Amino acid sequence: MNKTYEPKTFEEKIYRNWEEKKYFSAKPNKNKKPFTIVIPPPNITGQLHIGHALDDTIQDAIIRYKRMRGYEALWLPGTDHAALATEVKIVEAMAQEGLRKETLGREGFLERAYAWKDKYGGRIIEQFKKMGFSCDWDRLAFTMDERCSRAVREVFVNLYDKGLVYRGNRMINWCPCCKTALSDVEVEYAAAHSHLWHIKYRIDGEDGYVTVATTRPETLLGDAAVAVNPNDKRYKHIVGKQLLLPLTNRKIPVIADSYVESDFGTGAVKITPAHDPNDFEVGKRHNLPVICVMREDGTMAENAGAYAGLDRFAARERMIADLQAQGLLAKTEEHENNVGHCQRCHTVIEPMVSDQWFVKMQPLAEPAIRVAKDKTVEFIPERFKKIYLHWMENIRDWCISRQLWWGHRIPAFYCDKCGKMTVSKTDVTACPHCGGSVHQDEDVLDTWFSSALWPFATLGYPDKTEDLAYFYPTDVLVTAYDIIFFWVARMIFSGLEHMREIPFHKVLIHGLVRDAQGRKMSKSLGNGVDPLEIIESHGTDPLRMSLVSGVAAGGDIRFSTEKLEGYRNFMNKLWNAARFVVLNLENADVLPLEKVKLTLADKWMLTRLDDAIKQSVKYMDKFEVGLCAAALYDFVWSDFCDWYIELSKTRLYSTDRAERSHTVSVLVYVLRNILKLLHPVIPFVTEEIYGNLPLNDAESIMIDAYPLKAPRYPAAKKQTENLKDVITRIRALRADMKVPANKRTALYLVPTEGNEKLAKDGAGYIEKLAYGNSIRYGKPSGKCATVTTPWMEVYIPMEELVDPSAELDRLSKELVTVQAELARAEGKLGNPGFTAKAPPKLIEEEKAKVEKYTALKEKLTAAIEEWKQL
RNA sequence: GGGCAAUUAACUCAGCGGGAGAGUGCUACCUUCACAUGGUAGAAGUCACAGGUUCGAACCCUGUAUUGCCCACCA
Repeated sequence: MNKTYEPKTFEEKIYRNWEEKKYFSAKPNKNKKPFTIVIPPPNITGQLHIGHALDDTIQDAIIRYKRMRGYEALWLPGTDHAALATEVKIVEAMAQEGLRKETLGREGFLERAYAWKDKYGGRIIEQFKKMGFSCDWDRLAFTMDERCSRAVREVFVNLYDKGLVYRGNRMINWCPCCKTALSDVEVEYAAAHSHLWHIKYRIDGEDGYVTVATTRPETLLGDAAVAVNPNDKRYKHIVGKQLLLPLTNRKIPVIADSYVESDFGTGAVKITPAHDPNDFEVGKRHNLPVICVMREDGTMAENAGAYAGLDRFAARERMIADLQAQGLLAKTEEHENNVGHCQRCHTVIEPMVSDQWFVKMQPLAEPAIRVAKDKTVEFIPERFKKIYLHWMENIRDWCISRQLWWGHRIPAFYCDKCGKMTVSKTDVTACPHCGGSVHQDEDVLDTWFSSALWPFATLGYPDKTEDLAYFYPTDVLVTAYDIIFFWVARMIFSGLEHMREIPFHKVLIHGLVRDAQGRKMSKSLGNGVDPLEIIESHGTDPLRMSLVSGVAAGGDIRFSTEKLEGYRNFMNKLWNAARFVVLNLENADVLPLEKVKLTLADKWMLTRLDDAIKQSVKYMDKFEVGLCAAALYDFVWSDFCDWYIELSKTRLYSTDRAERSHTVSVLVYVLRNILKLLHPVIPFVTEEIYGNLPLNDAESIMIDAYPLKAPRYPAAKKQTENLKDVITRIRALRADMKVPANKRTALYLVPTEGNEKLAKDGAGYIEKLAYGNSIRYGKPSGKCATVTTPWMEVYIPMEELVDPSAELDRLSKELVTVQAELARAEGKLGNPGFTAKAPPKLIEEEKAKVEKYTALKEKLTAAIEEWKQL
């Protein structure tokens, strides 16, 4: 083995081997229980980023754990066509070549899109492999492949037939830059500094006017009325009268509607049904015309007269100036409001009335609410359930049509002759009503419409496949909290509607990866980290562990170079511990554990191993990968490396081959189990080391069994803990006395009653780990430094030490500590409330402490007296 | 405007009714035959604040403050 951990020398080789051996593949198997995860399919737009690295490391750890626990573990991979996101990218790339969508036409564009998919869809898969992910690649799916497309059609038509998909002319969110409709969740709101412009609307045939406050003067030409609250006394007299719309003098009525709040602005609101969702509703109630004054690219339309052709924001400024010039601008107030932006291009969204396709949500939401409430689907952590429920309970119909080319084309066909529409699972060539020629709807579906079907479409739906029967519902869905609405919620109601079953039992939610200062990683800040660069510089396992370790479910994680280096160091530590074991395989015979003659230290180690196993299983069963990793980090570094390896050296350096063999056997056993426990999180280094060990049960660690227990020796564990305490105290004394770390001294042991055997059995350990050059028994004459413990006293002759004058000081300090402890325990026992109500076990513990500290106090006092007299 | 979370050592975070923990950083000593990507020992916290429940509170309850996130049609 190399002297240091060098991941580059083995990661690729190992992954190739796993793939060749088909370890990742899963098939229905009656003799095993299934465990299924479907991957959140990455968009084909980009490459592996730190968010994927986190999300999929958690999944890989879970799936590897379950595989080792004997489940038929399927991790189903795939990619998402990401309709809008991808189209935006392709259009951008084309612009570089001076090309536009329209020049290529739909066919030409789609050709390019598929080429893009082949190029980038493949790239991200290769990058996932570098991460070590154990997906069943033979099942690689794509949201627009044949299987998913069939599922989409099936679902769309079924919903349509039930009246749950419909086409309607309604207010939607329009992105003037992407030139498509968006769903509500694709709009991101941001606070903006704006103004509240107070504009005077003259009353027709009278002298007066009504002042209207608005944040959107550019829509003024689309006004259909001015509304006031029916109870507003200020305006009662003008309700029903006509106003002259500024800049055009078109006549509009004053109407009364309770939607208006009297105490905001002027209490009079301009109603623009074509450009505001609320106004649209008001307009419907009052039968107002919908006057659209904007084109789909956000410029003003022909009916905007002098402003036609101007961009909406330019028009706003021009109109404000014109109103001011005409004396119709009463006031301009500073105003803060929320403005919606396109999730993809961040352009300000324009509410528009348009013909679009919708999913009727109410009937679908009901069962989806129920399964969350009764925990058929369980959110981890539970608080995310509230967020989900709140959304589901206030759900609005989902706009699913997009004015794009890249995506699932809506399977609706319109007759050119009779005009009737046919919605069909298969392509329609002639109108079923009149036989006339037909043309298909130009629009495609929201990308999330197909993602919503992911857990069952990928397993064969609508066919009743063996896969579906075996692997569905899936077990756990792992994702960040930012796509609960986009995806998680939609999978739940889709699964319930189309499969009549939930898509997964549990939803494990994690946070986002942030930089060292806690900021979201973003291109504009330039604080993003590229997982590929990290793999290159530090290796995959350190990346995986630093993303996951120590993070409890639901929390954001901070990523920093320091953290990364910390875990790289851990790999090195593990590597060298293994190297130590492997180097000692020479001149020893490795035996199965049953044949080993165990020492005190061996028994302690095995018991600690059992503790670690139990804890790991507990955490992994709860999907707490991060806490599991952190606990193992501690266990490996402190218990195994710092203590056990050092303790084992006492016997390992014996000249007796049998002794060495026994020790090496325990080392190998413990190390192998450690590797297995760690493998789900850090698969590469554990596999590489595993390959160097004798007596393995499997040809690869990833198909070996996860440990469930190790032998326990509670008495030996306790005794070793006592020895560790003695050793630590001797070391502390040496440090206090300024003994150089490399100076060894004689150590005299005087065991307390009943601890004679411990002193004898532990002598070797104490000598080795407490820097002794010899162990003797009994108290030596002359001045000594003393370590007092409940199990033994240890004397070091003063002449062996550098700074004898410090000893009295040290003893006195220790006495103070012991007295404080004693007072504490006695205080507790002196409290009648405590002795009356505390559990008996606790009282016993406190009593034992009193006894222990009293004895120590006496010994220390005696030692101090003696010291003074010498 | 509503909701959720966080507030613990200089920093990043565990702990969530019975004596304040880890990693990093810091200090001192040590190149000891797995590892200096290391070892040993240390210093370092009125567990945000104020009340309450309890024999006992970082932990439970009630408020307050600060920060962050989500949701919401006040033009």
